[in-house]
Amino acid sequence: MIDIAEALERIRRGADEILVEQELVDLLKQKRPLRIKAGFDPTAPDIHLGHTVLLNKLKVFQDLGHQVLFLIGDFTGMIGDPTGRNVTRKPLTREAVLENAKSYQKQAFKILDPDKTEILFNSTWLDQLGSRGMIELSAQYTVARMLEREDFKTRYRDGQAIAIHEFLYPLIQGYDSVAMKADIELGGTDQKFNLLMGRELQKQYGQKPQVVITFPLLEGLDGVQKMSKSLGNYIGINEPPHEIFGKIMSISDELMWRYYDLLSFKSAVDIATLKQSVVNGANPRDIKVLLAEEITARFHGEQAAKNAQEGFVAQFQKHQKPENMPELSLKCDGLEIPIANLLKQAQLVSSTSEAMRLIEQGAVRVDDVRIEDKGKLIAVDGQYHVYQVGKRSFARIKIHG
RNA sequence: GGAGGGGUUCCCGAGCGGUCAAAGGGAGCAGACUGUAAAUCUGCCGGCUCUGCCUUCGAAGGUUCGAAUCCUUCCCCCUCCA
Repeated sequence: MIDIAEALERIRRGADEILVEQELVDLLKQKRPLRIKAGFDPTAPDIHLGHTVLLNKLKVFQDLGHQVLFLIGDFTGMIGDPTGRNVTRKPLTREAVLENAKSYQKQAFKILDPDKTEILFNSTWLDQLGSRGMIELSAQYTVARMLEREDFKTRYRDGQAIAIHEFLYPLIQGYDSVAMKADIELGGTDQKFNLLMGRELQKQYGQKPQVVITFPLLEGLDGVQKMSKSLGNYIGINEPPHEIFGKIMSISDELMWRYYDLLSFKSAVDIATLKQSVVNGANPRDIKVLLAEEITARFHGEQAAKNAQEGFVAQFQKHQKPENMPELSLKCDGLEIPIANLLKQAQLVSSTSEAMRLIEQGAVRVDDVRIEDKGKLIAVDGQYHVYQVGKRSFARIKIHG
């Protein structure tokens, strides 16, 4: 095991808060594998870069010789974490939760070392808890203190619904720490209340309170809201290389530095050097390419990242058509078909109305020729033609009788 | 249990008998500009066999030539009192 100062340094990088830092030092001094808890709500089957901030840090702990407790909140998933929501979540079915959990776990091992990871399901102990246990647990905390949590407070003040079971969520998450005997728990800054609940309850149940380490939430592609699948502003780690690469290239320069800080494995010094080079006149685009390559390579390897970069340059800087575009052949009964219907059948647009709007706006091209007439009929000639909608959607389509 | 307020298109939110597919904002999409940047500007933003037609304003009925707007019942949410 490496010395404590260095370990601390690696843990601290990118973290928002460590509560309490001295306790962390004390734990590290014990020179034993610590139990590092991180909980995941199995609502989203796709792990995205936002999740990887935490996963990468868990990997750091593993590299330092500690044991990661990967908690899948299959029980809590049925409640739905109210954190950050302004409305009550719909509960998931048990089947859906389990299905999601499986895929979650598979993806997490792209980053984590399976040998140093223990997968746990909180239904294991929560199903055992029973009504009596649940009431005892609820008795540990008060409504007033529960309303200290910002989102509860806001919803209460604004007259929005808070279901009673939502109050149980933080309690249960805290109880997980008790059941797991966690030494340290990691989570996003939005989880701070819930994480601290773990400390509170561990004390109540006669355990040493866990150290809480929070991490900033990664903003999504819009640069404003946190990255999440439901907002559609995410980059999934399972996405194809050119998607990951392209999405990173589309973020703003400002957001790029945020991504560097939270996602890159480059040292703080190297990142500072890059920033300085931009100040000195380097094109931020080139710095963004480095980031896009690093992240793409992390999930798909060096070669794929290189290909993605070349494809990107060809398509968007040299305006060539992408090499791999979907190819399909559609059947049509008549001799011709209105272009709007064709685009809809090819799923390049979601409705014929949308197709017509896009045509009016000059977004549709066939074999590089812009279509002006929204009622244009396409001949059924059995030949492949390249259809383009906007800058990104391409398809090679053949229509036969 | 009582009194009151409210449910509108992806989200927030206006409309309160015809001129409403429904103001405004956000998100999204397209075009221009570009570094597929961001910002900005412009346009679009329910569906269709698209100068017209169809479906939509919590649900179901009703009044009316005509309803998101009025009435009835039901469902859901919130506030205050108990």
